[in-house]
Amino acid sequence: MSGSALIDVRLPDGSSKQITEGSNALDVAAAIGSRLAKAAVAAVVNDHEADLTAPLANGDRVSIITADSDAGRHVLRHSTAHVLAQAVLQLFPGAKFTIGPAIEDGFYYDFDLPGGRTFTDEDLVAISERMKQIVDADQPFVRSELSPKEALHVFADQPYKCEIIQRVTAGAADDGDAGEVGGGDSVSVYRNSDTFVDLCRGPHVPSTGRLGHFALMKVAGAYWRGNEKGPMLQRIYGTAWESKAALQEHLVRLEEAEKRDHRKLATEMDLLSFPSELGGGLAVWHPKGAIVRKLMEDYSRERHQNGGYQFVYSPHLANAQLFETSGHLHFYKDGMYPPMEMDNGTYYPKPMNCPMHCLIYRDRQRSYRELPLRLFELGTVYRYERAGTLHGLLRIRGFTQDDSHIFCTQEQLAEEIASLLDFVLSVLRRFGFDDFSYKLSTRNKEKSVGSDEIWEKATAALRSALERLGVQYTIGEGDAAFYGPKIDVDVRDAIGRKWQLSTIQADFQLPERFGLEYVGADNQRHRPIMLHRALFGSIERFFGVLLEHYGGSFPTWLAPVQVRILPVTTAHEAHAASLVDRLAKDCFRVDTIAADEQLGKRIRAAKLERVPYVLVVGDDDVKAGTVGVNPRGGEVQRDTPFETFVERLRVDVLEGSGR
RNA sequence: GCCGAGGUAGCUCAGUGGCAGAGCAGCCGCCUUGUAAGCGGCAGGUCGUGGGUUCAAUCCCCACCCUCGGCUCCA
Repeated sequence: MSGSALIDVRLPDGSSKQITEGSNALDVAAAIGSRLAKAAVAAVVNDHEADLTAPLANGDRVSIITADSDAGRHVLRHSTAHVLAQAVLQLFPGAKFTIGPAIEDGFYYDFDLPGGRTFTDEDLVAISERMKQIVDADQPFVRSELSPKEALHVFADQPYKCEIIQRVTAGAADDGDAGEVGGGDSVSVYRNSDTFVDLCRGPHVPSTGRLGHFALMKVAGAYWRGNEKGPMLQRIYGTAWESKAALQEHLVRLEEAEKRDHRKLATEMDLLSFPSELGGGLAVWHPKGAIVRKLMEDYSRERHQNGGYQFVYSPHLANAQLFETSGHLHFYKDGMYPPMEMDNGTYYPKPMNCPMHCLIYRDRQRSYRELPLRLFELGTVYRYERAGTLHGLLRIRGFTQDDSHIFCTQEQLAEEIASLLDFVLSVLRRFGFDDFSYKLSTRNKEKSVGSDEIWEKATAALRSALERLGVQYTIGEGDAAFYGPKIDVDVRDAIGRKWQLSTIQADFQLPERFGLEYVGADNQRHRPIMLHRALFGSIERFFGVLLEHYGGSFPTWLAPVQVRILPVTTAHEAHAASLVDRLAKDCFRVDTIAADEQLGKRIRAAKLERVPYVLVVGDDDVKAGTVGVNPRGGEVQRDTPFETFVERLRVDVLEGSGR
């Protein structure tokens, strides 16, 4: 019998394992250990992910994917998405299902419900219950390969599935489709009961009993194939984990993130607001928010001054002609505020500062000796973001860019980009970010202008700057702006979330459009290259990111109130006031609260406001010239000499701001 | 812009086709306080805006504005 023949498979540690022919990866896992078999969700066979139940061949290289790895969770989530679809199809007769991939931290599945019905929160509860039943039934996931014809028959009443099958077999599949079915001449499907079958490339867990630590999170609309002219589907988002504890931790992380929500903190801390009378996406800054913003801006100005930038200002409005020249009206008219008709022409609020900076450059003849010429402006721009996209400070209609435009020669380009990157990272580090990632965005043929040669040159310059820095980067194929390629810098915040902040963009177009020139050493006229560079990006957005990063606890150099002095009783108020004066003279931000309430209550209020230092002064302190120091996140120290505290404060502020 | 959920006091949130509710914050007293909520009182609302249905609308219907979760978009 061939079944009793032995074959060898190779394991990741280089060793071999002898198994009987016809065995699968699950058997291998079991032979290694029962714990591994229990944690296994799929396998990698000869560098390809495969089901645990797929038979192995002699000489196969096998490694086991366990549920607690990224790849394993991906499988769990994808399998859970299938169970979600199964439950929905059972509970909503006539529902059409579309695609349901695993995503970061979870999965989703998109449905088209009969009669335009939508899911309610109660539906989610019922669906979740049904999913648990499917998990309890421990249904096996059984893979099979079908010919396109067979597949079309199986999914005859599922038009979206048929569309996917047809696209895949016509070779027109995009990545999403291939993820569903694999691709090639046959399509793969997984059946996990008599009544439920779905297109899928796999792999899947061996049976639904391996799932169960999931939660359905929310329901949302989503366009079929992401096309806003296509049908609007109903999407259910869920999350799934390898254990109850891991699921719980994830939910706690979400709560943590919610506590840090900048909109919530901005209200609680009285930093800024979005009065509805102002209109959507427009903010007003309250004193406590404004002081932090001012400190950020002051710091930015100081760094730019030292970094060889020249400061400029430009108006908020410009004649339409300017944006015709720059190309903004052609490429971004829909994203601009509507025009104002005035007696001598049409005016638009500016969506960017670069056209103005080009005018400054062009105002007189420039010499190569002036280059690189670095212009810098905190320039407020207005963009007509669509109503549904507004999001606190992170997506806003009026905002201020820390915008700089650098004009340089082609020879200077690579060097300038490299030093720009250094500059950007050095400033970001000062705000507590030290985990960066980089993306190089390349040309989108349909949405761009300029010759291939110029694009290639600019892209190469950006790439060489990244390589000089010696960092990893990803490529954003077709993500560039219309005028040139760019490098985006993402940061990871204190709780591991990624934010896109800085951008460096090469631009050969605007110099062309504005006819910018310089006179070279050869006494000939040449065209400069322009670099766009936003560091914070938008001050508003950066402020929002910082607020979430610090969870509202700004470092002392940025804190709206750095020191609060609390007299124990009314008898100590005058003393407290004298300490306030003393610190205010040294430009520290300090206040005091009279002893109308009990000390504990006033301390609590200061803590909720996240004041870095609370000083308590009572009889002992008045006599001895000391203070009780209650630092944010630290231990109380009674009887600290006041001057000792001042020195500590000074060091804290200076170190924070790097001055 | 599209799908869904919302908008009640400064904040967080109850509530009802028939005089609008709480806690915190605020103000006024009392307490004189040593490291995260002392006690009492007062005040505070065109129930997002505008229409409609009704004897009566904060509640039901319509439109608009704004917010939230997504989708799409993001120079």
